[in-house]
Amino acid sequence: MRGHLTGGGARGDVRGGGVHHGNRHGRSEQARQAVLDAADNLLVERGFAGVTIEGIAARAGVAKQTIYRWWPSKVDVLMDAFIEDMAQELTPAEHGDLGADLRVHLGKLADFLTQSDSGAVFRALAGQAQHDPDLAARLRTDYLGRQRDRDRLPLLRAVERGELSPDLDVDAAVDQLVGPIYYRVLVTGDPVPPAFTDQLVHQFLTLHAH
Amino acid sequence: MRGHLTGGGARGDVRGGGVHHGNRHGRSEQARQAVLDAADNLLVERGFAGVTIEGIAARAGVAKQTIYRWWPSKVDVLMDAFIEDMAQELTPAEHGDLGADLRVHLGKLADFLTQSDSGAVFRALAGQAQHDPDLAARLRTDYLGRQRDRDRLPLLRAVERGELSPDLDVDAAVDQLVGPIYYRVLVTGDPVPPAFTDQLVHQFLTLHAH
Amino acid sequence: MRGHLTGGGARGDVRGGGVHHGNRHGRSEQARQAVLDAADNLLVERGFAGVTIEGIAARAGVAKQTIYRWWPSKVDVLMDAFIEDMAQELTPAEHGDLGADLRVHLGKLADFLTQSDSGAVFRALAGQAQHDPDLAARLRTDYLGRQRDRDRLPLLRAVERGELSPDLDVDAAVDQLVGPIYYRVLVTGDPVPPAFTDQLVHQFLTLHAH
Amino acid sequence: MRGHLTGGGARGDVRGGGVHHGNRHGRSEQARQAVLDAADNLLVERGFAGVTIEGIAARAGVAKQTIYRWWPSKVDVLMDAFIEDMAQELTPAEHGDLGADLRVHLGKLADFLTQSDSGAVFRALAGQAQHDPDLAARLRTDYLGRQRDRDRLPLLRAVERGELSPDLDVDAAVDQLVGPIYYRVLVTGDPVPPAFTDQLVHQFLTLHAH
DNA sequence: TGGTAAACGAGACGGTACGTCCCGTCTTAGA
DNA sequence: TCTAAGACGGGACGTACCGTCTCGTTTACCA
Repeated sequence: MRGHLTGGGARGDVRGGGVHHGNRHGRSEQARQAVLDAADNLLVERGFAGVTIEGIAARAGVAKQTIYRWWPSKVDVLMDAFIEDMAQELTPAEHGDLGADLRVHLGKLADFLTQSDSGAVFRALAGQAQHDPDLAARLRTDYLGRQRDRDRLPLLRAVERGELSPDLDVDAAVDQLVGPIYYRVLVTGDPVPPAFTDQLVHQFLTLHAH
Repeated sequence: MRGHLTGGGARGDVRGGGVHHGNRHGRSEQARQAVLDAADNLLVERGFAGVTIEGIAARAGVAKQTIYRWWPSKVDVLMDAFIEDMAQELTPAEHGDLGADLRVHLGKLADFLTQSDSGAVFRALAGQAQHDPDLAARLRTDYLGRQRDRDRLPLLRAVERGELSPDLDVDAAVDQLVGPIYYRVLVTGDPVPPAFTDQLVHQFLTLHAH
Repeated sequence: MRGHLTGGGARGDVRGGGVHHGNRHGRSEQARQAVLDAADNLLVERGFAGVTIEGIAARAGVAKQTIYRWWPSKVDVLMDAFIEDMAQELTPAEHGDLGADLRVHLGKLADFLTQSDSGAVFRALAGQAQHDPDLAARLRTDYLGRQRDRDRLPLLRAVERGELSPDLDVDAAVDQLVGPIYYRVLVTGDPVPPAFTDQLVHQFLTLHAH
Repeated sequence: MRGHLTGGGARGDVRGGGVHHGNRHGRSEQARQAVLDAADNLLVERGFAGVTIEGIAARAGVAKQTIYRWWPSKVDVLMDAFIEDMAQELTPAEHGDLGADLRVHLGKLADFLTQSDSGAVFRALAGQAQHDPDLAARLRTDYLGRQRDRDRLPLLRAVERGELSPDLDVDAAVDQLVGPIYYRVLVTGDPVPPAFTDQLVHQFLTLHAH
């Protein structure tokens, strides 16, 4: 799944096979993909400052104007690349057991943030968002909000199963579970091993599980 | 008021009183201060991207070379301005009671991060650090390390007083106490009211206090 | 008469009234006219550099491709507009008297070059022709050659009437009569009043008339 | 020595030998010369449209900003290059005989306009001046006015010697002598051989010499 | 009378050059 | 010896047009 920006495949569709080059009835999917790939690669290879519109255009074999036509700035390109890359949705699996659910989910989250290319893009975007309120808003809408929904899922299911009290402040619980992970990733730069996430889960269960 | 960080006149001294413009006897304190003020103001007024060496120089009435002579880059200027401004050291007071110590300290930390000008500078630097490993390292050395030391203080004192077990993993405890705060500040952008920090403390005490 | 590019009304004809939009049997006269008008207006309003294919297309309500389909470049559009506008052919009248013929003809030529809109287009084209040999060649073929033929007419008639010697170098004579006029128009920018052209005629007659 | 445009060697001077790179007390003569040379060469090699600020900068090994700092546009660069190149001032020699003076002078003028590199630059500038009133004005001030003064010199000397009447309209005479030459150069594109200029002189003498 | 082919509007595309901003380096004259 | 001033080579910015290329529609002719 990709391209909520494409305006719904309707526009970007290539009807009869055969690559098209863009016209009034739709943009070039080929160019779009080349731009996102180039941006991604540049970020990984050269860091955030190494991502420039000119560099993306050159590497993607695309005209600068084509980038400006569809994205307001380089962070928007990276944002799209990020959304695009987040194929694996980090949706928590269900094991019928809160402890297992949380341990697996937080471990995956930590890996995503610290090990994956997408995680690198996220860290760059989160950094930029500190001095770019618009990006901050969009990041929250397009990623963090959805991610938080996924983070809450194991807890809600446990409430339904009766493992957790219906009175639990779910939002606060999420803050306490994932907060320390993001803190290590964005602030201290310490690694986030399973031991760390498992301990978070352990203490959470100690406090809240029957 | 500023400049407890000047290194104790040693560097910036002006011997005979009277403003000087820099000479064989040392750098101009006047120029140094003007640069830091200008950087600070520009950050507040125009955001991180609005802070440029040329802009600082123009506003400070200083030559670019003077900036390059003393600071390697604009983030170093901001770093100095940040350290300079951090007058209140966020050193936790001692009330002889862990709960009180933690509640007051986390509340102050939250206020610092979300309300103060220095906090704004910190957020900008933390953002930049996501794509600037040198800055990240320096930020950890010059601020975060010291801040973490201060964050541990209440816990260490409680251990000494016997309020906490000597087996406590202090680092993990700090992560769980301040992590959610930084998470809100840097990631979700949610406010961090006393209710939030107080709850963090409450749950920590539930888990660890005798 | 207009439009050697139209290939003779044969192609462009719209038989039964009613606007058409072009089809396999002919181009749209409407579009052609809109393009020439737009080019003309843009030249007068914004100067040569202000005439762009995109600008013409936008103002004419025509697609760029329609322009490129029929004209190789913007100077060709202007060339057509120029030819189109040159309704009055500057054909010298015959008064049976060389002096009168020349005075009237040179006066008209001067007025055309300095006062008329067509003259402005000509000056622009002549300017461009200095760095565009193709345009220069075409300007000579389509305008200057014909104009020179007209310029020679009074002299040839005077030779026939016996007012001028059959040995006269007619080309050199034309150079000397119109050269100073174009010199003022294109080089010095001085006005070209009747007194100036009359003096040219007077001196020419002094030298060559019996 | 060159460069009346340098603002008088005062600014551009390099005092103690040793190339300098420009500073508050003067611009870089080295850069200035490289720009003018590059512009000149590009014009000759690739024509007027082939002269671009980027091209000049690249060939001269100079930053675009350095060009924009000192010249408003590419035609100003070419103008300077033209003035610079016009080392040979086309000042008419004095033979004590009007016929000889004029024949030699007009022959040199024709050669300059049709054969020399500077002549090519002049034609390009004259062309551009047709759609650039500012350039037209500057061309008249900095070149044509001075050239006309030189063109008048043989006539004024002949008046003093008594070869021509003091009542002669010198300006009109110049128009008639050089007008046909510029006409051929800028309008018809015909060559301007000595036979042509000699005939101009012959007819002028027939009319005006005692 | 319906198929079809040319011309049309629209506009996306890969490009080039524009003129501007800021970078970090350098050279100077004055205090 | 430090400063203010500012010219320099460089790189990226965002914009304007270039000339080419589909698209889907309109329209007149001919089968």
